[in-house]
Amino acid sequence: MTRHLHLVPLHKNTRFLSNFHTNQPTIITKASSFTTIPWNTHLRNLSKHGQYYEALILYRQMLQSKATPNAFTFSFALKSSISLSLPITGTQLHCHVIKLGCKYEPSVQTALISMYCKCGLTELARKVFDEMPEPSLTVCYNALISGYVQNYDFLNGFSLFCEMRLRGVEFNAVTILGFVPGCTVPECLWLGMSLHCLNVKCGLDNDLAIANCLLTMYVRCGSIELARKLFDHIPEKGLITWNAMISGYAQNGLAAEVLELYHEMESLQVNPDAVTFVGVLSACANLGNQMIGFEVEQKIKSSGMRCNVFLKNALINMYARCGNLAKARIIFDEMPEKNLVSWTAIIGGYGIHGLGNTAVELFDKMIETGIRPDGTVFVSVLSACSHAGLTKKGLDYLDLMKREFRLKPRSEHYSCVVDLLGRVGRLEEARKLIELMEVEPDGAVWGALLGACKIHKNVELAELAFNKVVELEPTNIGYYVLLSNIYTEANNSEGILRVRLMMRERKLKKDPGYSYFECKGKTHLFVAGDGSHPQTKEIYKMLNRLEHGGVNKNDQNQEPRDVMGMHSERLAIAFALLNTEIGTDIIVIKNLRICGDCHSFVKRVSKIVDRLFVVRDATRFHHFQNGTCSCNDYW
DNA sequence: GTAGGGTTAG
Repeated sequence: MTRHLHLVPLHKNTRFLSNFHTNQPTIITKASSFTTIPWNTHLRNLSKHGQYYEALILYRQMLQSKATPNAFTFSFALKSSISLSLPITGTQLHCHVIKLGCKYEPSVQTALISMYCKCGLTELARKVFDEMPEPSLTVCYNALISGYVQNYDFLNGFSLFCEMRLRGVEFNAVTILGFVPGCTVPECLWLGMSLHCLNVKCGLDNDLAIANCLLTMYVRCGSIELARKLFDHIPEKGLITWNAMISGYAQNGLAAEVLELYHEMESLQVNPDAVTFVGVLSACANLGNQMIGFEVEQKIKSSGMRCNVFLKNALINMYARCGNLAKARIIFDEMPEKNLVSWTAIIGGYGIHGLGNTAVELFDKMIETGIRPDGTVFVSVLSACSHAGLTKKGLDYLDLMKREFRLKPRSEHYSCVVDLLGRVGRLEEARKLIELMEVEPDGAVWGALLGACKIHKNVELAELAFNKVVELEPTNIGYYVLLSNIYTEANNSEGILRVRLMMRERKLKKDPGYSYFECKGKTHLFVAGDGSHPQTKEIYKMLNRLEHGGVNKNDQNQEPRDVMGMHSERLAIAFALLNTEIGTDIIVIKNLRICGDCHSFVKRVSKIVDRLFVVRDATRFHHFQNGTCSCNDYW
């Protein structure tokens, strides 16, 4: 793309003509070419209709004629250079402004401030602002405040806002809109909340744009309840309001809430757009709800909506996470233009299914295609390596990431590598790697080491990892359970007691592990020992039959046993067997890690009934078929 | 006939 457009310098009108080649729109008649107004009118029309490039060409033509640009001309021309992000053109325009004596025109100054801010040159913007004889106009403050905020200079934005208030300059809705997006880190939320109050006090709370903006602020700060409270108080919600809330829920992992809101939106006949669907698909991916995901895909197709790259990526992610890798791959292959996110989604998809080799191949292909990887795609490929046991490859990638792409590995990358080393028993190396990390290890890093200690039964190192991990994540029950299981295997009853005591002291209760299975568009949820499902009796009978060796064994009348202690994944599996046709795959989702006992159980069942079972747990997919599991290095 | 603003993917 052209980064700038040479404008004709005022002193030498012909110099740049030769190196500029575009079809020039010539609508200007000779009679009008000497006066400014017709040029300005045309310029305004072009700029209004988004024909920015054409507007700048027209401006250049204007300079070649004898018409003199004025403040209006510059306002339009600057707007075009802002929209096209052409800093050099903007700077040239600034020179023209000075030469033609328009530099004290407020509209021109405001446009200049905005232009410099859009190009990331806030210091130059500030200079224009300071040169103003009396910078008391609200619009100028607005332009510079939003400019600072957009350039992540929150402090200067804040102090300018204070200055504005101190000087008694009136602020308006646009001021708030420009400033609020700066309050998107939890530390600044208090300021955002006071803006919210100020907003209400000044009667600006009917402005939907501000409400949307505040809503996004709460979402980004992780205050999802406050966001919802605000959402419920907005009397006339716009599509953007719905989208902001839906993607807010999606980003915070609240998938059930996303679907609920989406259905509410449908019932109110609010027409969703691509942004809505991206949020909904992300929720389907999190829930493993392929049915709704498929419905959304059909809806997109039937609505004639242009399926943009964001939507395609969301579809790939949804199908991959729901276990339908073939469908995800078809969408990926059919995409004419794949971006980094598309590659990340498909690589991650293969990774979580244990197909590390394919993931690695795709990653290499991506690099060949010339797409520069970022930290996130490295997380996908490193985790694929660890799930597939590609230890050397994974270590090579960590190196590649640092040396070739100059990317600083984050804690997430190290947790993959610790997992990678830990799984193959290189525990000592994993521990040393943690010590040498350039960033502070987080809970996931120590957690990965703890998990590896479980596989390789290293109690001593497990205790070290556990002490670190509970310091960082004292309420994550999973780690207590993991250590307790390690002690169980080591017959260390004293250790088990210690863990239990610790949990009691900290008032931690074991999170009920639940599993669910999607059947005929309905999701059936099971909690361990749950007896509330309408088919409970049949489920337990089925489990009894499976436990006793054969699905064909005719022991229908036997009463269910051990009802209370039944694991949720077993209940879901039995339910699935009762309610699906022979030959279909069974995909069950478990919120925590599948337990070792159930792992062996599903293996056995897969042999008995000759079906493919896919159990997705918190960390990976486990494919069970004919008595074996393709992710069986855990147990 | 002028200037300033908000929502989307892993």
